[in-house]
Amino acid sequence: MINKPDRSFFDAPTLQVARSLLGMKLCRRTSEGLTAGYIIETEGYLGEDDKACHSYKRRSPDGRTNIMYGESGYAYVYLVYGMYYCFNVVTRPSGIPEAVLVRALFPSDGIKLMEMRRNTGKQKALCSGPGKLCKALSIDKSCYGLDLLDSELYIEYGIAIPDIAVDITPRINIAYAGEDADKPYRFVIKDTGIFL
DNA sequence: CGGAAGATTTCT
DNA sequence: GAAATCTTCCGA
Repeated sequence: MINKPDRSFFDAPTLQVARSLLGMKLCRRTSEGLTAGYIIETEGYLGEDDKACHSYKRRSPDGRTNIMYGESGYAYVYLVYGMYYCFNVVTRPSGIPEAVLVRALFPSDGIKLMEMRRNTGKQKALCSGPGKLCKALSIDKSCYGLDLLDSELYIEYGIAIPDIAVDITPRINIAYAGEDADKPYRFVIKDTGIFL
């Protein structure tokens, strides 16, 4: 509890939150047990002016993006390509539809459970993608709108990541977004063996 | 109301 | 390199 960030942490500018999330722990508790991992890759999605963002130029805050228009610190989960879920953290105060996509984790807790859900024994492959980590942590549509400050899906402080260990690059698989596809909104921890 | 496209993964 | 697979969104 004490080691969880409060809502003001998520109210901050989206790219700042994306950077800060690196090294923090994403935790998921279910009847099967606890699964968690350190966040090693994130991407920022900057609302109505970002062509890659689901809330780009959307007039009415209806449908799946609804949660992004509300308070920060909530989970935005959606189905992509008809078969995989993606997990996002809503940022900024009410009225600003921005979010951070969590793209990869370094597994830390409940690894056995993750292996069963993912049907693989290779730790490196357990959470190395948006769809993979959702399956490993049992995140699906029922997690849409959960409060990350008060639910079975939450974020707590992990380890500090120095700037020298962070790479900033354009986002992945959003070529359709025109010039916004080149914006450096992706943050990833370099593979320096920091977790080994 | 129909069609198209998608913040991916996995296998060949 | 291509298929799998279905919700959401936009145009008509």
